[in-house]
Amino acid sequence: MKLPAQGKVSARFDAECAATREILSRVGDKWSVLTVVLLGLETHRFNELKRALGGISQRMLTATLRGLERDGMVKRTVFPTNPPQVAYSLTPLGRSLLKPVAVLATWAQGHRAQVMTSRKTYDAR
Amino acid sequence: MKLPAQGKVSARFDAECAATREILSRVGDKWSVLTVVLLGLETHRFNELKRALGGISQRMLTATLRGLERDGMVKRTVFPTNPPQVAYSLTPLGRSLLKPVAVLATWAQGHRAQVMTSRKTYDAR
DNA sequence: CTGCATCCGATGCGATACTG
DNA sequence: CAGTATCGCATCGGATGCAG
Repeated sequence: MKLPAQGKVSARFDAECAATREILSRVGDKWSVLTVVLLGLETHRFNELKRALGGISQRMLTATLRGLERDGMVKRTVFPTNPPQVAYSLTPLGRSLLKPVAVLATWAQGHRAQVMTSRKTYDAR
Repeated sequence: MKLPAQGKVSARFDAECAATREILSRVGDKWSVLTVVLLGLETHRFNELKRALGGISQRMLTATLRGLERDGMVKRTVFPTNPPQVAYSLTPLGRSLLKPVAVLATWAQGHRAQVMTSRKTYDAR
């Protein structure tokens, strides 16, 4: 493929990249994917997630869930009991993300060692 | 699935997540994936990439390429000509990442509209 | 229990200027 | 051409304290 001498590759290519990059940054943050995977296993309440995620702060769990809810990946259900209960579950959209993520996860686990070795080699100079 | 009352889900699960999260943050930054895709099409020189990426700063292109090189995804070849020429290409490891990324890209393009709609709805309150 | 508000350090990223 | 150095702003993300 020959790249144009000036400017971006193409408007079409750019549009695809914009979409992809948007998803990647949603999914590339520290907790979103892990949260989605946990909710893919089962519906969970706020503090259940907090414990399961092992190390997330309340602040970030709230932010992560809000972000996923905003993007239509997660459904938030409030039970007006006392004390209040809130259940988080995946929407169909959220569930549909599970497979692409699994593909990447498989790649990650299969090539983790190779990446680590490469880093060690690179850093040893 | 029943989560343990305390602590993380399991050591096994955690290890998988660590690997996956590592890849996701490598791939979740603003330019890495786009760079890999471009290099997947063809070997490129520094300023070729800069133009093709349309908007990246020198600083970030350097950092991105260094990061990918460190992880063994990209190979950097210097030709000691005058002026100097540097060619960047994908390693086999880098090429192997192309497919998982394509899966995610396909998902992104297929669900972009749905995510946008959800955001609009969510924000309208 | 489920949050929100605040503070603060660490990091991401662009702009600009300079170098072999 | 292919970088490096420095700046400054924005965002990420943890810690802590307060509230319905």
